[in-house]
Amino acid sequence: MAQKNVLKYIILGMLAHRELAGYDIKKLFEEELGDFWYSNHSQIYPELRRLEEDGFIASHTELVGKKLEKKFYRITESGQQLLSAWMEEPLNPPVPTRDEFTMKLYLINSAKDPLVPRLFQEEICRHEEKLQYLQARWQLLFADEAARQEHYGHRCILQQAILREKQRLEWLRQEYAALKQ
Amino acid sequence: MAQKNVLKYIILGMLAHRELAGYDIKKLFEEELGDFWYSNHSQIYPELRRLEEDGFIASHTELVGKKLEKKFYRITESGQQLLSAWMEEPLNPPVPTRDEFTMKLYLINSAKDPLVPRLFQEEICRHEEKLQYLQARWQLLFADEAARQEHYGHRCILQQAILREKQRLEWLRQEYAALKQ
DNA sequence: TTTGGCATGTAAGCCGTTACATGATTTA
DNA sequence: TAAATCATGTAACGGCTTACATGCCAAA
Repeated sequence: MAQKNVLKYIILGMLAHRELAGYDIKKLFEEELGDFWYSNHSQIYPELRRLEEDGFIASHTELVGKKLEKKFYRITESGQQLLSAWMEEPLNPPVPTRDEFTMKLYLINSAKDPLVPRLFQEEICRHEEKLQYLQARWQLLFADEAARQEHYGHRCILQQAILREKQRLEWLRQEYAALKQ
Repeated sequence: MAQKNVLKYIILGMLAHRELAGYDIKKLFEEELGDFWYSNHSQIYPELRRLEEDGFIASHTELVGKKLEKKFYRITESGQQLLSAWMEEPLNPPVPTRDEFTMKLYLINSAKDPLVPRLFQEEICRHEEKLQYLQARWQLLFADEAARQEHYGHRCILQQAILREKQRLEWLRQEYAALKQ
């Protein structure tokens, strides 16, 4: 297996927190999880169907407006058990980052290669944007004290992502500056 | 496409530096690139065959011992052009890290969940091991001044990996310590 | 002489992306 | 009323992993 169907457990974990429709799950990936995990709706909907067939989740439909149906899923008892079992399993070995910037850099043998400054500029730019987005999310979600208590895991990984981006930007800028000497 | 066949260009980039057999490429992934990119030999050998069919690389066989044949590949002129074109292309959007630790953490809503300390311990342990390995590699490869001039990209990404591990360990230990209050 | 590493290949199957497909609702 | 978003599905395909398969070489 390419990665042991982690998506299945992520969906279960999301539904353990609250009822969600497929579209909501997709939005969670886009808005607050994209750095770490992402799935297209074409992967989410079939997975939801399988989970329901296997009895790990259950659904009911609600009307949005007059005709549009939205299918909400909740986790069942057996789904909860499956999720717990996975949460308690030891972590699988980490997967490679498959980061294109790093790979291109690796293939350059000299600091004088004219590709280097462009590569760094591009990467710096991308990480500046990402850092800004993450910091805006932090302001939005965890600015006030109360919110910091709830959603422990979400707060944790957002903070970690911000630190990671800052450290990476620092290193990138340092290395970029060193090119000119 | 899942990721636009980056492997193809990584192989070309490796061969642009020096002649290599499939087995050598596999070893490079295992020994000095595993954090960032990895491919099994079952993916490498067919890719080499395709690249040769398309004229981007050429091969010759050498004998190891008396019977065992080793097939060395070098990059051709047209392969060099293909590689250069890819190196100059803008970077593709970053792919999610798909890190299991982060996902499990995200799904935990309270710092008091008994899973949290175990999860952190496990992750700390893994990153300690990785940091040690990376630092040993640095000593081995770039300890003396001369080596630091060559293989610019390789030195860069190894340094970055070490910094990344240090930062992550620092954050993990901090968060782990905060659990006890 | 046996074990582990060197060396190369193929096949099956899952994960994830892109594209195809449809229609309702909200907002500018 | 047009465009963007909401909402749900299926199909085709490529990348990657796991397993199958074979045989040679060096070192303990």
